[in-house]
Amino acid sequence: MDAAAAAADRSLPTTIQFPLNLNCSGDKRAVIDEMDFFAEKKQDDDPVNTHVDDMKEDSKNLAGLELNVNTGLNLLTTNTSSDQSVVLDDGISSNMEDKRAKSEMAVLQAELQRMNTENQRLRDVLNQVTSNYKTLQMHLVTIMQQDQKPDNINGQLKHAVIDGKAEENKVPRKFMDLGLASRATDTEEPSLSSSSQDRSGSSRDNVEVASKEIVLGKNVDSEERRISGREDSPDHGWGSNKFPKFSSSKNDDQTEATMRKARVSVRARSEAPLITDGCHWRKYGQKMAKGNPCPRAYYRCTMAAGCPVRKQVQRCAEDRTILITTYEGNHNHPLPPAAMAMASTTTSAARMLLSGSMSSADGLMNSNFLSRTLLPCSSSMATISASAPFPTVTLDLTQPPNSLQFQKPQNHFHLQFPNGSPAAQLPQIFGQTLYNQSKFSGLQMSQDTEHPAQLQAPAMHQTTDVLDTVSAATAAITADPNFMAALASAITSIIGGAHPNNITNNNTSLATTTTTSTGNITTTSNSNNNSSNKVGNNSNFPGN
DNA sequence: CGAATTTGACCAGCGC
DNA sequence: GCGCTGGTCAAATTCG
Ligand SMILES: [Zn+2]
Repeated sequence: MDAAAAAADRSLPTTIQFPLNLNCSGDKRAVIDEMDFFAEKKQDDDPVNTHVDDMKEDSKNLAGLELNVNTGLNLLTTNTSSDQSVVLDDGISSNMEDKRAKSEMAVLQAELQRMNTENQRLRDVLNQVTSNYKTLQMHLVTIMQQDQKPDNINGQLKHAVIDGKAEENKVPRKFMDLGLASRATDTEEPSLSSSSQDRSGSSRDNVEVASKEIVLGKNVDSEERRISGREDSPDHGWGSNKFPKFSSSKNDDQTEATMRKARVSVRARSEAPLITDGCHWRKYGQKMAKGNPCPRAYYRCTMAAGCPVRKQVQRCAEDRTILITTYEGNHNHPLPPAAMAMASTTTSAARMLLSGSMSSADGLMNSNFLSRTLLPCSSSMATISASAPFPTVTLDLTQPPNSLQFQKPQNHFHLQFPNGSPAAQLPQIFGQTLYNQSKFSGLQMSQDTEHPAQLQAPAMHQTTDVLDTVSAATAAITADPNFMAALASAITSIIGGAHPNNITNNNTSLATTTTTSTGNITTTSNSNNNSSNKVGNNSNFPGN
């Protein structure tokens, strides 16, 4: 299966699969299978332009939609009238009927024209709004650049891509923070890592694959080790970003608490028991979860001494090929590029949750905003649930085997990512589609776990961060077969980006991310609270 | 021998 | 208050 899957991945854009080895035989527990999301990455083209185009296209689509609606009404009217006329036809002069029909026709036509005019007008308005938005966005970017990192802001770092290696060396790891300012950085990360990864290790990926690992970040291991060595000394630069909470009081605490509850789960189809996301994890527990035959494993980040980040790994009860990884918290230490994608994803998701789960009106606004924003797309890849215990964002990277095509329908959008390395094919597709919402098919927000409302969120209307994120995601996806992590991050970033205000730089926020290999993003409430105190399985891996 | 994993015990939150 | 469940701790065990 592995070989076949891998082959399929490379050649067919339809399905995304991770190169995995199903054979775990002979391995002792020491060997952990991992999924590599970022084995290889490439850079893509200018996200800005793409974005603009998308926006335009979007507006067009919207206009078209409205037009269609109106047309439908007209037609309906017409049909009705015609039917009547037909009925009346019997025994009455045809002339009168003709006249009447003509008059009706004229009326209808006039109506239609009026509708068209209206549509045109609406379109214009939309265009105007769009342009305004763009302007504001640019403005924001400019401001951000000035304020913080003059070097690279838009998240469209072509240069960075070009000399990804050098960049990496210069800025090997960045500190994760939720702040707006950092967002640009976050976005960049994926692309950087991807680029660097390309050069250093396509071949290596294969090796890893052979070794049954799925890795989110390619050179993760080596880098991690290096980093961990350094990180042990907390005195690094990240101190400044760190723990803003100390300075303040209630608000921060609340935020922190909220963030802690927030989880980001990533569902990925994978035989591998683990997803390598660039971080070092130590297993500290395993339990049987109620309602799921597969044990749940608990890991904590060991890249830095006091890193609060935890993750749970569990296989889906229904489909054991789906690996659900749930992340909580933010890293309080610098991360290697390889780890940035996932980290940013979870962080963004946490942010999103935070903003969305706010009990206040703010939360509602956010929800509405998101729903409105995401409108164009309708599928349910991203689900947000702010339900009670833990607001959770689920990124469902699992996709139904069939539906891996891009459907651009206005109402439904299923986005599937080619799993292989069809980077060549992707550029165009993603370049445009991505921005068009097609990428982030749907965002579901709900306060109820069971009945999540479905919202669609177009990435475009958010803010700069969104754009950056999207561009980064585009780049990563376009370039890489392992774009999932990037995708997830992008999505979450977008979602989370909606309400930067709520986000603090606290490291403490928790995000749960589940990644599936397929490519859908789903946010679900934490409904799976099943567990038994005793570990039921002998198996080392939580899903087996 | 150090590090990582295993796994039973322990604790906290929640519903009844 | 009690039991259930999720989550964490930490001693024991295993691995390299
Ligand atoms: Zn960490």
